[in-house]
Amino acid sequence: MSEGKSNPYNIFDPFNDSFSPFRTSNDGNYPFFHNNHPQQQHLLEATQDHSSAPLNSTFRAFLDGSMDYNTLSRAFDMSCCSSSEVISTDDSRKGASILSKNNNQSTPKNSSSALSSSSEEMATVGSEDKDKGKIIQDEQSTGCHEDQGREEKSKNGDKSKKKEKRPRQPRFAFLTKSEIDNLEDGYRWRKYGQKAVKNSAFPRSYYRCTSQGCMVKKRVERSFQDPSIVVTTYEGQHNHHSPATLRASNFAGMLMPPNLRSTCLMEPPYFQQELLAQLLQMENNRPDDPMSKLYQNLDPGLQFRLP
DNA sequence: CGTTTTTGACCTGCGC
DNA sequence: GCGCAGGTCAAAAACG
Repeated sequence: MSEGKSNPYNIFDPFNDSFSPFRTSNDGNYPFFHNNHPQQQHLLEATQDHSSAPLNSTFRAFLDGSMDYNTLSRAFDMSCCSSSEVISTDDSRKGASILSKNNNQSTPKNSSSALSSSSEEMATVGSEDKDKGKIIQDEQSTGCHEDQGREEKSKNGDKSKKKEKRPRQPRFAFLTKSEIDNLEDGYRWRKYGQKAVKNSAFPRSYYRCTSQGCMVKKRVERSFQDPSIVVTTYEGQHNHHSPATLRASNFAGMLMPPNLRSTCLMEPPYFQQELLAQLLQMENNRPDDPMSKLYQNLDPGLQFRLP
């Protein structure tokens, strides 16, 4: 997200039953928190030249198990164009929001993405208050190369060496209401950089997965507009299991409502499935009064309050 | 002592 | 071409 760059997403306004474009920027101005008014948290949906139907069917396939996680990722890339964004609330369990970026490109890719939000993260995030997390599948990823390594890079020498232009991996961003910046997601990360973000009082931190050969990166920043919101952007796909899967599952299992515990005992992607399932349910319920349904469905037991 | 974080410098892409 | 901003590197410091 570079400043001034237009990110012509479409968001669905349940009140007007229409889509409208909006922009996101690194100032943390995300539409769903627009004006900080719950009634103005727009329900985001797959839109534009792609109706929501194909995407939803993709979701369904994913949810009923006939499609695996990576396939889903690819499906997103292709069905939502090369620059798609999927946002779901962590209310996600309740409030569905999917949005896709307007983009003319529709280059098929073999890329996949990492939804590395674990149940542990969900639980941690909710430690303060009812958390609000969102997932954004991001980026104008035009392809996927495993060649993400920059080993060839040398600071001073080899400037003549022309570097292969590396297409960016698809990204997923989680927006989470938390006072903790670096949310536990079950994977181990090494911080490799921090930068001040223009128009934001909060720096952006860059992390890389410490697992050997795993090129997944994540960025963590705080929304300037709503400092209580942490934006965690994942890029790439883990080529290994979460080292903390068991720990995370156990932890989440203690906090999760019974109806979700079984889900939490699964690998994070499957937990994600459960979230998506509820997300999808919400989407199906939308017709009459989407927002009322959205909030009605907010089961207090799903808010991961800590004692 | 190995690992992680900090931080200034460097690289790269993009808009003007 | 220049300047700006995002992203990354890597040495030093901090940490466990």
